[in-house]
Amino acid sequence: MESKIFQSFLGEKGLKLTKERIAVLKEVFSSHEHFEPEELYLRIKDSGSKASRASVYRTLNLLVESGLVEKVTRTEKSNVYEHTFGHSHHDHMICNGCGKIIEFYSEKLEALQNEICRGNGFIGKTHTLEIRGNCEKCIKAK
Amino acid sequence: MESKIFQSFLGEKGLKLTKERIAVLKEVFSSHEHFEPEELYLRIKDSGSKASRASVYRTLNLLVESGLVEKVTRTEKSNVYEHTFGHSHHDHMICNGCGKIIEFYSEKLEALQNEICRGNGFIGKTHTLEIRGNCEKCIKAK
DNA sequence: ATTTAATTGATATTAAATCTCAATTTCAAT
DNA sequence: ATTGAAATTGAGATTTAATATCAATTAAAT
Ligand SMILES: [Zn+2]
Ligand SMILES: [Zn+2]
Ligand SMILES: [Zn+2]
Ligand SMILES: [Zn+2]
Repeated sequence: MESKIFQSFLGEKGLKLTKERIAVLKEVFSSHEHFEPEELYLRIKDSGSKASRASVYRTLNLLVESGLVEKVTRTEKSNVYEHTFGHSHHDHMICNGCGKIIEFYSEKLEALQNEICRGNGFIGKTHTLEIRGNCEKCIKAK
Repeated sequence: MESKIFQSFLGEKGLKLTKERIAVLKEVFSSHEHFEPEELYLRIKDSGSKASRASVYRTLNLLVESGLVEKVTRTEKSNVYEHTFGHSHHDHMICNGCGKIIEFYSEKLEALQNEICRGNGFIGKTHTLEIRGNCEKCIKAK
């Protein structure tokens, strides 16, 4: 099923479904755990298939683009910091169009998160919530 | 004020308040924007103070440890992925003690996030919520 | 002032991710 | 089945963020 979706995603972009891409896709869907690229590369090797590191990285990017896979950690090129002393806790909305960052805070949201943590026997100390989408200006521009 | 806090944080750990650390702290609190380490290093140089890249990185780690600064992006050594096709959207709690990952989903939480987005004229497409803290097992172990 | 331990910075190192490019493979058209 | 254009591959080079090394320097307590 996921291979059909990947195939049509590739087709629409004029890209080809190769052995290597199939090997990566298979391995990605062979487990439901989180994984890192290097680890995936080794698993593919172990499983008897073959795909170079370069192909693993390239295919992962395609899989994310296709929507079949997501990054659990959203990384920029480097770490981003902010001083927090003197600022109350807040979360972020980031516009995919213009990069605008909206900082927001919701008492209700924080309370609900705590409630959900309690329901899982978990004590939350910190959190990061990042919402990606489009800001007012970019929506109107379309 | 933040320098008093940093000073006592350093004191408790038997560390020293040096010119370089003061320069980094000053620059970090000279603006309320998000920043990257390299950028901060250049700003310090421009401002007439001096601190090597090494010291900037080292001091940033201390500032995070002290609670005065936070990472906006939580990075591991490498990117982490998961396949999402065949799985419904979920968010993550991660235990600081044992690394256990709890996946959870709350209709109510998702709805509230959407409501907050609307209130900001923002249309959210995707989001990541990561809650760090301690799981049941690790709480009991103490 | 002396002593001791921490700190600095230039440089080396590590490691993730991307780039390069000649050789290979795919696939649609003959 | 052959051909040819275009995409893909993989080994290795490159880039770049971040950390580690270590001799020289500095902080701060006595
Ligand atoms: Zn929050
Ligand atoms: Zn912020
Ligand atoms: Zn969610
Ligand atoms: Zn997950």
